[in-house]
Amino acid sequence: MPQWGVADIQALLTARLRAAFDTVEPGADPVLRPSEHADFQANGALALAKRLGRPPRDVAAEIAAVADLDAVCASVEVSGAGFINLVLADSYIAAQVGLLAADERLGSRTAAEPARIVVDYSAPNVAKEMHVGHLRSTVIGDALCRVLVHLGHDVVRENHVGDWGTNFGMLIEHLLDVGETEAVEELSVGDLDGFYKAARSSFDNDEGFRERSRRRVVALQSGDGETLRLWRILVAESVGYFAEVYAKLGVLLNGADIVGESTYNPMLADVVRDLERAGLLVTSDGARCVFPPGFANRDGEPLPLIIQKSDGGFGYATTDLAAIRDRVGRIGASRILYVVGSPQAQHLEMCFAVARLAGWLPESVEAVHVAFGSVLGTDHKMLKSRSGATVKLVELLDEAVERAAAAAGERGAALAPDERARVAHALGIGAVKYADLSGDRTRDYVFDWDRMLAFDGNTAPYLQYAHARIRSVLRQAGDGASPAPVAPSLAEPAERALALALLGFGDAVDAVAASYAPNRLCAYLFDLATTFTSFYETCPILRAPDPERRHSRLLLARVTADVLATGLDLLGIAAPARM
RNA sequence: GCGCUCGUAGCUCAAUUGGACAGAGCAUCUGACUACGGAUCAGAAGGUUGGGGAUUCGAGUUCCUCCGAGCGCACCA
Repeated sequence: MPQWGVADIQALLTARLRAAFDTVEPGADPVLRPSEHADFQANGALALAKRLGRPPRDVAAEIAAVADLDAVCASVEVSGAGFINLVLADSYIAAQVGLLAADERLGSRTAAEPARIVVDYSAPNVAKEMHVGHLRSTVIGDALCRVLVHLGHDVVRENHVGDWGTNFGMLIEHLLDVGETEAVEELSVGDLDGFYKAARSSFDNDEGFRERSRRRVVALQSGDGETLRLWRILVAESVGYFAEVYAKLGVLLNGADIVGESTYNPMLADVVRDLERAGLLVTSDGARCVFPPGFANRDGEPLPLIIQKSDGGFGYATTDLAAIRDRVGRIGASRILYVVGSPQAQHLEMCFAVARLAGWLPESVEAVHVAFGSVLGTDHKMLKSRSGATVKLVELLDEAVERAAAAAGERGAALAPDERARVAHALGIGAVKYADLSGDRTRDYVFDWDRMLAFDGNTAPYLQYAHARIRSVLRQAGDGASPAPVAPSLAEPAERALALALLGFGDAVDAVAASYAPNRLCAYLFDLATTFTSFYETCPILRAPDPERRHSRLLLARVTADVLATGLDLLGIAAPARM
């Protein structure tokens, strides 16, 4: 444990307690947890006592007596059934906060073993509107990328854009029918849905169109030059449109991250060939399939992953397998995250299973489905617009900004118009993102404008407001805006509570990375903000009783603002200094 | 039918992965204002964690079984 820098307090306490446990039974786990009854509690004595056939409180007392915690804890007591309650010494907390204040990382650690991690997220489709499903993938994936990068991992973002497949026959023919310039015009203003639906309609109602589309698919797949040129027009227009949405959303994704399905086209034949050689390929009803063990269809028969359709074409499973090979082989990923909706769970499991069978996904490489639930309307059904159509993502984002501007009302009247606009954008987009990130991602969540834009409760605007208010105090403090790091005074309970909360930032960031759960950071930030406002009510900062305390409280305020801003940034949410 | 996910306060969500009396926020009710930004704070009330059973010192969490919801189940991605 280095003497400089902020300590990993949980790790430190665990190590000290482990040594004490070893005197009773070597190898026993202290099971340290934050506690409502003290600062931390160790539950390990209960399990140990059970194993030893001794009274739990006796075992706990024996451990507490020998634990080397004098420098860190003010009290170590046995409580309840046999819990060991730890209360940190104020002097220790103060010293740690002093170190935290001087630490650029605010106490967040770097990963012990940095890894190359591919994160597959967003994945919109060419010539198709982005909707709320893409919102979730984009927002969650982006937050995870930011956190993993912060922890020192080598993150490779990949946007698996749907830019290939049988649909493109129909889309290209529709492009020709409309006329190139007219089509570009339509797509460049973002009317992807109108374009797609018109193509679909022709396909469904016009036999001649249908036949042209089929021939066009063949031409596309065989690399016909003119067809490819037309295809590129569709891709370019759509990608330009995606970039606008990403800019509006404020995510890291850019053109360099786009690795569309078409990228893997040249690799598909190899996938078939190598599966064939490995003896995994079976022909069933004319289609070439792999039957990974453990999957059954509705009749209880083995469920195939279709590698090559009976018409010779490839489906998305083949592309996904090629992508796995590419990510492991060329990129050298040791972990691949798929930020994809829960309904795809079985498909991804099957792809992973086949890739393992084929040896393309070695045991050393982890493939994780970072699944998420659906976005529901207040009626608890899949979110739809008034007309019953899917909600366009851009319209949703624009509405968020408009509503935020309306909610801000006259409060931002002192700000210049362009700054007001930036604040409304930060509030609106932040609210949408935070609503998406603050719950358990695996569950469906209800999309409710009033709730997410409220300045009360666990929302982005509440956190952004708390941050802006602190910055305001710091500005008024003049040169106290960046107080020199010292060990703060913790005489008031609210000061101590705030200091302790600040020391939890590193754990919160680690928790996000450990289970790909951004809501853990949201919960931490909300708790920090409420702890701060309690402090703010009871402890005057600018009018503190003496200069030392004024300095100390300014420091606590400054560090709180920094943690809030850094935490929100890791979630991809802006924290304006004034609003 | 099989599989996956889920069911927590009136509403929206937590619960550090098996730990103490299940926590917040809305909404409701009580208090506190010339306020370092009230876009606030303090407090009250609100629960048989869908029902039942099992495992153990200890279960919202694990297992079984019902009830209910959503999604998936071979040539769309």
